[in-house]
Amino acid sequence: MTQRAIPHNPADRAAQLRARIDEANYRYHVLDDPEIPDIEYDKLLHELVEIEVAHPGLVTRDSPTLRVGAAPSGAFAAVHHEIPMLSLGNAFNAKEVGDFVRRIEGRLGIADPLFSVEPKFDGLAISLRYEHGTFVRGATRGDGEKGEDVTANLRTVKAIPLRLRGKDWPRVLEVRGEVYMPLAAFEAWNERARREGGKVLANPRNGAAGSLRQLDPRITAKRPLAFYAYAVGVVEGGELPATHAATLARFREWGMPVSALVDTAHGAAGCLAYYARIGAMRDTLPFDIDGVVYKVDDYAGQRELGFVGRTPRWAIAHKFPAQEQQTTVEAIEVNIGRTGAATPTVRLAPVQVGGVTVTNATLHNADQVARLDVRVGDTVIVRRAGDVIPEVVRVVLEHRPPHAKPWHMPAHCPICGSDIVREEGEVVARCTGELTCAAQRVQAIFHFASRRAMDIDGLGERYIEDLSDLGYIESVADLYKLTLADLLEMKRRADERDGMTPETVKAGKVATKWAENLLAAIGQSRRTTLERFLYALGIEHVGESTAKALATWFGDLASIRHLPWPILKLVPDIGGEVARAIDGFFSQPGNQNVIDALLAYGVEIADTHASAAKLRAALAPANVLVQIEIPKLTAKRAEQVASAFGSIADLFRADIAALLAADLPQDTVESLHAFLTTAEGRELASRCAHAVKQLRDATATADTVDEGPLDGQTVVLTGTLSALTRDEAKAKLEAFGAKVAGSVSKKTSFVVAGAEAGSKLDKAQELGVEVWDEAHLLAFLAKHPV
DNA sequence: ATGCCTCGAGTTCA
DNA sequence: CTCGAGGCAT
Repeated sequence: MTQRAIPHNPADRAAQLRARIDEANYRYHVLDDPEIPDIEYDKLLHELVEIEVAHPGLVTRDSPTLRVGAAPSGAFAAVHHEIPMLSLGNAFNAKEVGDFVRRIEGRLGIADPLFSVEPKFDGLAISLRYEHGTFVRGATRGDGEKGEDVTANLRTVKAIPLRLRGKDWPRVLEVRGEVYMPLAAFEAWNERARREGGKVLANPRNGAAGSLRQLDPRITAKRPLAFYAYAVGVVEGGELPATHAATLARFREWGMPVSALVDTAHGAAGCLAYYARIGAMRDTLPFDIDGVVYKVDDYAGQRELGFVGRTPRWAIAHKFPAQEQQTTVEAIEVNIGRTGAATPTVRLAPVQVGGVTVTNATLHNADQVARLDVRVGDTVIVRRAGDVIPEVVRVVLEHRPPHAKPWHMPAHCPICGSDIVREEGEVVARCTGELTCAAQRVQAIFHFASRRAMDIDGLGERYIEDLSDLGYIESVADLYKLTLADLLEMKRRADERDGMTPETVKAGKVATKWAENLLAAIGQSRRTTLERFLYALGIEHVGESTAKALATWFGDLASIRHLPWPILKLVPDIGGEVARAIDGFFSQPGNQNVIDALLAYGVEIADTHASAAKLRAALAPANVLVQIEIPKLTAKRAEQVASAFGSIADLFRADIAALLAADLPQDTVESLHAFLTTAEGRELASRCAHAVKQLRDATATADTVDEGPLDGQTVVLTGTLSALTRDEAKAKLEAFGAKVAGSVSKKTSFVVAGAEAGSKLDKAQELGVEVWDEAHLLAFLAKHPV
C-alpha cells in the first residue's frame, strides 16, 4: 500500500486508518499473505484508539478498535436462527458414502452429481449477521434453532471481517462457519500458560469453545482464535450465486476467510478421493479436523432433496476414525519390568481409537499419574499418540465419581512383596526383589529368549509365566534341561489350572507338536555368538550396542566374566556407571552359576574376532590407571606414575616407601597411598593387575591392525531395502568396520536410504550428510568382498 | 558445568 | 516411538 498524505481532519484520518487495518486483516486472514509487520499493525491500531478516545463521536460499529474487547456485559442474550443451523448426518466408511450418493442420484435422477467438498473443522459453529456490509451480530449454534449472542466476543476475532469488502453484497447476509484455534497458537498459548501459571487449555476445540463463552470479551481478545466460512443463512435484498462453490468464492471476494482446501468432486469416487487426500494431510494441517463434508453443490438440487428432520439429505460428514475417545479407568495396575522398573498402567473399558480397540495404556511413572491425577473410576480421554501407542491425555473431571481417591505407587511389589524404592533424583521406582521376584525372573527369561538375544522361537511370555509358576524353570539355564515330558506335563497342568475341560483342551497331538517345536528352538539357540549371549544376560545398561562393544574388545566370555570395572571402562562408550553394572553383575555368584550351568547344558558361544591391536594400546599402564578415578590423579599425573613404575603390577605392589622413593608430587603420592591402603582399593588393584596381565598375554600374538574399508565410519540405515534385510545390511557394514547408528547427526558419515525413507533422510539432507541409495550400497559390497 | 548424541528400556495391538 | 540418562567433548 502506498503512503498517502496524512489528513489533519480526525474523521478522515480515522477512516483512513480503518481502511488500512481492514486491508491488513484481509491480506493476513483471507489471502494468507501478510503485508505489514505486526508491530506496524499495532501502531495503526493504537493511533486509531487515540483518535476515538479524543473524539467519541467518531467510533463506528465496525471499527477495528472494537477488537480489543468491550467491557463484560452480563449473560448472553438468546438468538433465534431464522434459518436453523444444520446438523449433518455422519458416514464412517466408504459404503455409507456410497449409500448417501446413490440416494441423491436416485432422487435427482442424475449420475455422479457435483459436490462441494470441504474439511470438517473441529471448532465451534457460529453464524455472523451482516447488514449493509457491517457485522452486527454473531451467535453460537446452540441447538440449531436458538443460540447465544456472542457478538462482542466475535468482534475480537481478527479473521472475522467487521465490514465486508466491495459493494455487491446483499443488504442482509448471514455467514456461517467455524471458529477454531490454530494448533500452533494453541501450543504457544499453553506453553506460555505453563510458564506463567495461566489457564492451560485441554485441546484446541475446548479452547475455542471456552474462549467464545467468556463473559468478558477482553479475555476472548487475548485468545488466538481464527475463523473459516462454509455456509450461508439468511439472505435479503440481494442475490447469491446458484452454487455453493461459487458462493464461497464470492465470500472470499467480500473478505471472508474460506479454507483453501475447499474443492469440488464428482460422485462417490470423487468424494472418497478427496477424503483420502485430506486424510493424508491431516497430521500436517495447522488446525484440527475430524473429517470432511460433502454437499450437493447446486442449490436447486439441495432444495429438491430437502431435509429429514433437521439433517439435510444433500450433505453428509464423512468422519475420520476418532483419534481421541472417552472411556473409563477400571483399574490402575503396576507392571514389573526386567530391571524391576514399576510402571503404572491403566486398565480401560474397551474403546475404539483410530480403528483399534484399546484396553490398556501406560502411564509411564508415578509423576505422570500425579500430573494427570488419574484415579480409578475416572473418565479419561485416550489418544493414539505417534500413531500407535495409546496414552491418557487427561481426566474429564466433571465425570469423576465422588469418592475416587488419588493413586499412589504401592510400597511393595504386587508380585513378590519386596519394597518398591525410588532412588533420589530418579523418575522410575523399582522393585528390589531382583531374582526373588517372579515377575523380574519371567521378564529376564523373556528377554533371554527374545529374537535379538538367544532367539528361541515360540517361547512367549505366557508360556514362560506358566513354566515359572508351575516350577519348571527358575533361571534361563533351566530352559536347556526341559524335556518333552516336562513340557507336556506343564501344559496339562496349566490347562487344568485354567479350568479347561478335557474337551476344550487342544488335542494331544497339537500339544506334542508345540512341545517338539519349542524343544527344537531351544536346541538351536545353543549355538550363539558372544554378543548375543552378553545381550541375553540382561545386564543393566548393556543393550545390543554395548554387548557388541564388549565382544569385539575382549573376544571371549572367559575374560569378560572376571574383568574389573576399570578395565571395562577402557572400551569407548562404556563409562563408570555401565562398567560398574557389568562388574557388579558378574560379581554375583548366582549369575556366575547360571553361566556355568548354561555352558554345562551345552550352550556354545562362538568367540568374536577381537580388535586385539586396539585393546593392547588401551592397556598402557597410565591409561588403565586413569580409569580407576583416583582423586587428583589426572591423565598427566598418571603418566608420571606409570613411567616411575613401569607396570601396573609393580605399582600396585608398591608400599609407602616405594611410593615416596619415586619422584612424584606429594598429593599424588598421598592419594595413591590412600587408595592402596583400603581393602577395596587393594582388591581392585590386584584384579586390575591380573586382568591386564591376562589380556596382554592373550593379545601378544595378534599385533596386526584390523582395518576394514569403513573403519571408524558411522552409518545410518533408513527406509526399506529390497535385496537384503536391514539386519543383513547392518552386519555387512559392521564387518567392514563401520558403526551402524540409529539416528542421523553431524557425526554420521553417510546414510543408506532404501525405499520410502522418512525423517532420517530429511535430516541427512538438512545436515548435508552423504546419502547412498541401495544400488550404491550393493555396488560397494560387491567391490569389497569379505 | 553444559549440551549434544547415543543407547537402553518400556510399551500396544493385530 | 519416546523418554531418560549415560558418555563424552567443550
